[in-house]
Formats: sequence, C-alpha cells, structure tokens
Amino acid sequence: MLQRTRMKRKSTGRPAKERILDAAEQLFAQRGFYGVSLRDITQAAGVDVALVSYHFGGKRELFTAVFERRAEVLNRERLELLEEVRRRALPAPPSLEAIANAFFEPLLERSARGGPGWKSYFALVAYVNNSPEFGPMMMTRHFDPLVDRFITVLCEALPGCPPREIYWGYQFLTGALTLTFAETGRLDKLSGGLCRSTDLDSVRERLAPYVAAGFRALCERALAGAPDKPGRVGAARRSRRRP
Amino acid sequence: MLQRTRMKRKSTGRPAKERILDAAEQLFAQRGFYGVSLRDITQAAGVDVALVSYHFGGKRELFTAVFERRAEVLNRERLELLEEVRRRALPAPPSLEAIANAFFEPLLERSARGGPGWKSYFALVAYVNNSPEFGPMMMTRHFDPLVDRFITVLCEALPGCPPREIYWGYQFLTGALTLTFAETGRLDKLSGGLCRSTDLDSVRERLAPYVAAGFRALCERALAGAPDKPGRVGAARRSRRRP
DNA sequence: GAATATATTCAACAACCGTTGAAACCGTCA
DNA sequence: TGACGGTTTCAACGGTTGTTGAATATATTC
Repeated sequence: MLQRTRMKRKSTGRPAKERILDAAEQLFAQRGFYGVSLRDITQAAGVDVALVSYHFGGKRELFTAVFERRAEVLNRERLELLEEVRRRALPAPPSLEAIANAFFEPLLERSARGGPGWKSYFALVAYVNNSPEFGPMMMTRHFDPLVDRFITVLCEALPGCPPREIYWGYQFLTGALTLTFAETGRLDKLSGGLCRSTDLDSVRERLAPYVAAGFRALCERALAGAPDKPGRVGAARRSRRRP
Repeated sequence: MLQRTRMKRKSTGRPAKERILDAAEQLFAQRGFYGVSLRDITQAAGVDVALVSYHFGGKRELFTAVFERRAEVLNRERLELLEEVRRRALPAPPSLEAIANAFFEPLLERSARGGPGWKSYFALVAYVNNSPEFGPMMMTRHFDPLVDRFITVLCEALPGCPPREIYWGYQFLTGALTLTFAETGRLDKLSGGLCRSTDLDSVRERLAPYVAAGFRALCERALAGAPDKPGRVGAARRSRRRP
C-alpha cells in the first residue's frame, strides 16, 4: 500500500530543542550568523531541519535564543559579585582591581571550567560585540543595565574623574576581554608558544592590574589639565593655562 | 539577424577592478565574508557578477585581495614611525607611550582622515582579527613581522620584564584597538552621547596612556614576586616572600 | 584597417538557502 | 480503545548562491 518507512528518531537523551541550541551555539561562534546554515546546525544536532522553524520560528530567532539563553544567569552572578565587593569595602569604595575582577571573573571562570558550551558562548558574544550589524542591538538589550551599574561603581572608585574617561576605559577593557574570548590562537603563534590564548588563568591574573592601571592613567591625564582639544602635541602644551 | 543589444558599460572613470575592491571592502566590513554575496558587491560597484571570477578568481580570493591591498603601505609606515621614535630616543629606549603611539597612530590617522575606504578597511581588519576562521591565518601572514618588531622594542623599553608579560599586554592593546575600529556605536548609546566611537581623536589621546600604564603594571606584577600559579587570592598573598 | 589581446556582458548551471504544509509518530488522558 | 495535542519526518517550494562558457565589446599592435 506504499507506506513510507520513516527514520527512527535519534532520541539521544537531551531534548531536541536544546540539542539545536547547543549545536547552533558552537557553529555560530565559529563562523558567525551567515557562515552557518540551518542544515549545518540540524545535522550537527542530529535533527531534522524543519524543527528550527517549529521550535524557534526561524534562523534569526534561533540566533537570539542562543544569545539569550545564558545571558541572564550570567548578569545576575556578575551583579551579585559586584555588590558583594562593594559591601566588603564599605565605607570606602572598592579598588579598581576588585571592580574589574567582578566584571570578568564570572566569565573567565565559566569559560575555563563551565564546559564547552560556555566556551562557545563567549566566543559568540565576542562575535556579536564586534559586529556592526548585531552588536549595538543585542549587546545593548541584554547587557546595558549591568554595564551601567559597573560604570557607576567605577565612578565612585575614581572620585573626581570625568565620567567620559570611565567610559573610554570601559571600552578598552571590554575590547581586550572580547579579543581574549574570541580565542583565535593568534597570541600562541605570535609568542612562539610562550603564551596560550586558552590559558584563561593567565588572563585572570593580568587583566585586572592592566585595566586598573589604565583607568588611573586616564583619570590622571584628565585631572592633570589635558585641554578639551589638544590638537597637536605642541599646541596642547602652549594653550594650557593661558595667563 | 537576432542580434542582442547589450548594456553599455558604466565606465565611471575608475577601472572596474578597483570599483569591485572598493565595494567589497565596504560590504565585507559591514557584514563579514558570508553576509555578502558577489551580487551585492558587483551591484554596488555597478559591474557584472562574472567580473569577480575574471579579475580575482573567486569570492575567497577577492576577500584576501581586499585585505592585502592596504596592508603593505600601512606596515611600511608603521615600521618607519617606530624606527624614527627609536632613533630620536637614543641612546635610551623610547617611552612606552611613544611605542604604543607609533603602533596605532598611522591607523587612527588614516581611519579619521584617509577617506571612507580606509575607515571600512579597519573595520574589516577588526572583523578578521576577531574571527576564529580568518584571524589566525590572515593576520599572521600580513602583520606578524611588524608585530614582532614592536614586541622587541617594547621589551627594550621594559628591561627585566618577562616577555610573556609583553605578549599579554600586546594582546590587550590590540583587543582595545580592534573594538574601537569595529565602530559598533555601542559606546555612544552606553554613555548617552558623552562619548562618540567615531571620535578617533579621543582614542588617540587616551589609548597610549592607558596601555602604557597597563604594561608597567604587568611588569611590576611580574617582578614583584607574583608566583607562577597564584591560585586563589588568599593563597597568593600567603605564599609570597616566605621567610 | 586587420589582427590580436584584454575586458565585459549575458545566460545558464548545479548546489544550496530558509521556510512551509501535510503526514506520521508519540505519550497521555478519558 | 480512541481521540487528542505536542513532536518529528519528509518532500517540496521559490529564491539565491558562486561559478562557468560563449558571445560581444573595447583597446592595442602591426
């Protein structure tokens, strides 16, 4: 009677929806949104293509679902750590090192010891953060409240420092962190094996002192009388403190 | 006799090969390698699709051609500036600020005042540098000799500093620079207009002090007896300077 | 001006893309 | 058992992808 025999379903324990998210997480992190097809993803997940439309609605929605899955738990943890650091230092503001550490320590910890999914996730965040197309919308939507809070605490820790300097310092910090999470392996080649970009413990030890010193330098530069528009080096010195 | 009438060619002065490179530069920078089709590019260039295969061989080769076009002139200029900075400081090594400045000043200058092509190009380099797929190969091939030279000079400027620290400091520096060139506009939103990510003069003034202070902090941390594996914070302090 | 080399156009190719609808499978509760 | 709702499979859709070959147009050379 011409009945078709269907493939038995894979049924590898984990529900299909999460298998899709896992596979998409890894592939999107490796090759970006456009570099991966739904068939790449569903094949890696051992699942039919149509399930993406069924469970998520479309490719775009799958992409944001992957991005959102781990964002909230992460933000909560980082915020709690920041407030704890703040409480411990009372009545003084916490050190810049402690603030910076609260910012990226939960990320480095999970990337190093949270399993391969987390590692892919941070590479994906690095991709999104650097993307002119996805970056502004997705990062802003999910991470801005947290970043605002960090900026506020940084301002308290650097009294008298113009907020503009804090924002630029944060920009440099997040850039350094982003490239680290991209884990392109370039540092390994460059250093001839002296540094391994997967060695997140090395990052953990160094990033906080690095950016803390950077913040202080920015603050000093601003307070020590850098004019609004220094132009060339000579002109800057000349126009300062006109008698 | 059924002769087909052909479209007259566009002939907008500039040769087709360079028009393709220009359009590809802008579009690849915006949406990455996979986010742009050859038809997007050739349509923006006002040129037939088949010309890509004819002039470059294929999409991949076009991508690398775009990347290579401005790399050499850039490297030469940066290297000359570095050697000039070095010469001027003799017999002492140049300051960290001067070295860092020589590293990114030619980039910022051309991005700000070199025309839209240059601006797109640096966004493209940011994309490549953060890409796990293209980054290691393309960056290494075109920029490693230059970076090696900069690392050497940095080591001279920080005598006694373990080279490992220099490499990590360079990693953070290039990460901050990369995110800046991506120009996602996120900093603008975050700061409520207080900072503009397109304001490369602000970057120029701040990046050198920031990273120079960071390098010094890394060096001090290494020399001040940071153990090889500090583990947790408490353990690190306890094991230092055992009597 | 004819011959030649280079450049560009056009049409088509097979492969792949995201998405869809209908059918089949599955466990659950009545 | 039978009906039912949530999942999954299958096949197909129209559109787009990178690439190719032949025909045509333009420039160069003798």
